[in-house]
Amino acid sequence: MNKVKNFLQMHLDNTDKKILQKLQKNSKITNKELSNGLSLSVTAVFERIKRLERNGVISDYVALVKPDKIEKAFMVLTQIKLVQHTKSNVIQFEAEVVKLPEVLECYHVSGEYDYILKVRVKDMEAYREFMLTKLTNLEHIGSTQSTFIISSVKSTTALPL
Amino acid sequence: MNKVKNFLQMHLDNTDKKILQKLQKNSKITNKELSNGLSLSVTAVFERIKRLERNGVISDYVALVKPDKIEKAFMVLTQIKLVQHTKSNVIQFEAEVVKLPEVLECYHVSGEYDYILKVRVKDMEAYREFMLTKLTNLEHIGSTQSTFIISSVKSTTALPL
DNA sequence: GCTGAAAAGCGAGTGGG
DNA sequence: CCCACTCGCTTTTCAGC
Repeated sequence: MNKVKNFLQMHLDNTDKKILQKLQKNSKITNKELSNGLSLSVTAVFERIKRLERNGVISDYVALVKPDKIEKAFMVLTQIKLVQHTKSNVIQFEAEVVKLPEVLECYHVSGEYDYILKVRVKDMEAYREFMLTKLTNLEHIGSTQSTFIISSVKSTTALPL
Repeated sequence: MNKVKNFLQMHLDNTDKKILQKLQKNSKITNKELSNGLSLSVTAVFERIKRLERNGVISDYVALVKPDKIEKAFMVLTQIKLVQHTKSNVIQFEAEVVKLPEVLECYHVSGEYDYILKVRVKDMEAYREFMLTKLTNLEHIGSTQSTFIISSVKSTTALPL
């Protein structure tokens, strides 16, 4: 699963792209089902998928969990400014934010703020708790600004091909 | 895969949570592997997973693709303001933005702007093209503001349990 | 890189404790 | 809730083109 080669790029033909499109939507599809509709043998599909895994194009197979079913319906985008942008500050901040399970994504960004975090918790009260006990306890944090998600219009893990 | 019941909530015990944690990281794990370390039988694990699927806790099984391997390394968060917030405008905008494959996520948010989009394309030139030919062609769009991702510090689909 | 067929492993159902 | 035993299908391997 984790044998990721770092070829900068591997060639993807149309068949590879079709396979990836399908697997990004449903990884439980069988090689047989894939082979139909591609007019290809099961073995050929199998070998292509293995090659995509070896080359790190496919990085993981995961189950997606519905946030509202496990009391993680409340989502916030939290923007963060560091007090100082020394290399050690940046490294330390990033190392600590990675450890927070409520933080699903963290990006170093352009613009007024330095980082944007995608945070998932149960509700506003839990977010308040997260802010007070975890986020603002991180070193080097200057100011923060929270943008609350009113509704999710679209959310997919499938990249366009 | 899509038989999603809408129980508002189902009870998850610690065993369910451990199963979900594992499956969120690696859905190719076998029921046997899961049963080890949980001191549970394969059948019990199997039945719990099926129940989680039936109740919509697990919504999908997908393959994750590395963006840089397929020339989608460039990521932008695009904030959008609508000119007018009538219901029909909102509905039309949302229906159209959902169709854009470059838009992986779209959220209706609090704050100065109305929407935040997570957009993935090849590079800055492709983003410019996306803006000019697709985004600004959408109806009812007022102003936009782009925040560019300098680096991804963390990115996971696994919700905390 | 593809095919078809054979082998190995897993999912899924059954009967029973 | 668990175990043991099936069957059928899928994955994986292999020889050959």
